[in-house]
Amino acid sequence: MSLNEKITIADIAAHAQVSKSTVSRVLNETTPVAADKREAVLAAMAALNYKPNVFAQSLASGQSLSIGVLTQNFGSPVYDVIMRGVLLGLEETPYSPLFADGRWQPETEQKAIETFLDRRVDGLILIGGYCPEEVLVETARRTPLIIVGREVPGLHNHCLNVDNEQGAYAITRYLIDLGHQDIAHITGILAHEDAAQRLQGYRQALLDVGIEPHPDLVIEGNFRRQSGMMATEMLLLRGRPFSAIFCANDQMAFGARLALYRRGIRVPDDVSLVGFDDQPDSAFMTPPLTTIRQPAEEMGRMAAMAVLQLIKGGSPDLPLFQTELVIRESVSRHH
Amino acid sequence: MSLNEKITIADIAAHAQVSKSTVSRVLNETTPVAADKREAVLAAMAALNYKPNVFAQSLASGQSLSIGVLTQNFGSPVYDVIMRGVLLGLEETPYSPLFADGRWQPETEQKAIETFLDRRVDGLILIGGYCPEEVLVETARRTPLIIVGREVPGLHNHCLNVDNEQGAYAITRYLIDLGHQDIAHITGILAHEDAAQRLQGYRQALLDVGIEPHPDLVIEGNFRRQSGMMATEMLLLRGRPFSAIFCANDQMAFGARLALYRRGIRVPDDVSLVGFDDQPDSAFMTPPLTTIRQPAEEMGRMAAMAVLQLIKGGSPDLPLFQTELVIRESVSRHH
DNA sequence: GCTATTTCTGAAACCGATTTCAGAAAATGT
DNA sequence: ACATTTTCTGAAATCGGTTTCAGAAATAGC
Repeated sequence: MSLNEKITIADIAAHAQVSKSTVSRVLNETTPVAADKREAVLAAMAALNYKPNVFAQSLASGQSLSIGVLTQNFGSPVYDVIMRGVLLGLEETPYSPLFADGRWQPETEQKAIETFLDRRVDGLILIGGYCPEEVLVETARRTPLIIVGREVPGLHNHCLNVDNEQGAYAITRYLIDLGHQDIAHITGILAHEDAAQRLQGYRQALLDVGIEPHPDLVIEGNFRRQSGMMATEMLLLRGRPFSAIFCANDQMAFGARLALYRRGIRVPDDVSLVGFDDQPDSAFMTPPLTTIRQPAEEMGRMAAMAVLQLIKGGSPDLPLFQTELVIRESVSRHH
Repeated sequence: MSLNEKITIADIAAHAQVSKSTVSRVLNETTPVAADKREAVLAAMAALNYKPNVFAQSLASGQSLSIGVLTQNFGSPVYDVIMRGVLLGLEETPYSPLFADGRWQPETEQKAIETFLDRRVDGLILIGGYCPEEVLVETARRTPLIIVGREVPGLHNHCLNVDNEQGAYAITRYLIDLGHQDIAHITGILAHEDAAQRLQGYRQALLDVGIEPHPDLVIEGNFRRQSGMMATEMLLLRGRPFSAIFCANDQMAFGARLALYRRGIRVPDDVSLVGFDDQPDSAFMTPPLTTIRQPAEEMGRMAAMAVLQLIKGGSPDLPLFQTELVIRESVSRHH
């Protein structure tokens, strides 16, 4: 567009016959400016194709107009959707997101947070993660902070969560209502609140109809496909019969699906299979996976709004998001 | 850590009994500094837990130490891996990536590029996209630019690609060698070079063994799961028999898989199915998908290195990346 | 031992904005 | 019509660094 990339506020001031201060004022609308000068400035900016230097702005104003967003894994189905939500939520605001990947390693996470702070982000959104709670509490003291998918004691009003227990309860109940009694559960990493809550929902659903959950039917996975596969094999090995498997996320359901396929066990004819998350490709499993949808994009959006509110000094209220049962074809009535 | 976040270079200077200039010099290693002063400065920085203000640095130096990375879709299996590669490639450098999502919309893309330029990124990595070629050429003139997954005329030495034709040729040939003669192909969006190249590889492989590609067996998809499903249904409707389907990417293969499942057509017993990309979940398709792997992470890494070289004034040479046939279980010998 | 280099160093200008402050101009009150 | 308030405006300081420039100190040359 222009070869000379060096148009500064001084050029505009000169061109419009006003002072730099005035230019700054029409730029930021901090103080009213007489209509004619205002027009002149606007015209000059348009004529010279002026773009303010973000660094000068940030240095002078102390604001960076950026929000740090820390995910745990680029390519994780659910987190990616949350990130997209954040992106969307920030779209019409002056703020831009800065993304980083914590790779589920506390050290990496903390380094990323430090980097964000060094870059003077105005706010921080953390999605999941293992970062120690003290660090989070400390960080929240220094910076507007929203945490998605974790529940940190003492930071309740900073945490945005989905009702995991309710979701797990609902899908377990759905299986029960279709006649299943022996329902296996492959959990996530139980150190994560969400995994623990899903396990709790599963147990409660069983208990509520008078079924005592059997320890042989519960096995801990790590949320990854591979672990779903191995857990299923382990389950089969243990020998305690079951007619359905509830995986704590869809990725593990994919793993379970493969293990069953390898053994020639049909889904849903021989074993019913359900997951949690409703990640984008779950509708394309063979058979399409019945699962629990979490409003991930909506949560990302909300996280963005919330962090902006925190920046403005408000204190957003963060609802517990509700899940939805998505019925597809991986479950059949128990016979 | 510290309540007083305002430690500046002046504080360090005072504490170490030197001038600001000297502090700056030990910080940037631009000019040698006497050992004793150097130590004093380092000690002061450590004692006061000094963090340079990135904005001041960028403003003064004219460098932002950031690289803009434009993907087309957070959550796209292949692009996400490329992004991770970029992240890794930048890891040990002073540069940080800024990510944006073009959503496959030229306007969004261009806006994102403008935003990057406003933020004075030192370099730009574009992954895929529809942005008009003139814009790209212009952008490359202004800023170090690397484009992954597109071949833009006039910007050959800025484009990082995989040998799509070779990959498509190899996997088609693999099918042929197993006795398949009637091989359907669901293409990507043919306006994309990569889709066109994959189609070309498919055709060439057939022609090389004396098979004339039949137009009824080629159908254009759009790289998405849904389109793989619809294309397969269309293929079935057309009535021309085939024993294998080659999808231009794995996502469409998932769609095709579902369409076949719905019709009760077995994979690979009745129809063999192959894809392209080897996205992370392809190993967990039922049956696991035979496909072509592209070294996506490696490409992201290389893109990062290359853009850094461009920034330094070098001109990196960008190899055409080679693909690899990944044999799994979705193909059987034709009988 | 004295000049010619080389190596370090600090003062001051600069990067491109924002913001304070005080004064000028305009609007208001009576 | 004159004092008082309210609105606008520009000069100058500031944000926190980097970089130029010229001089001081140290080293080398002969």
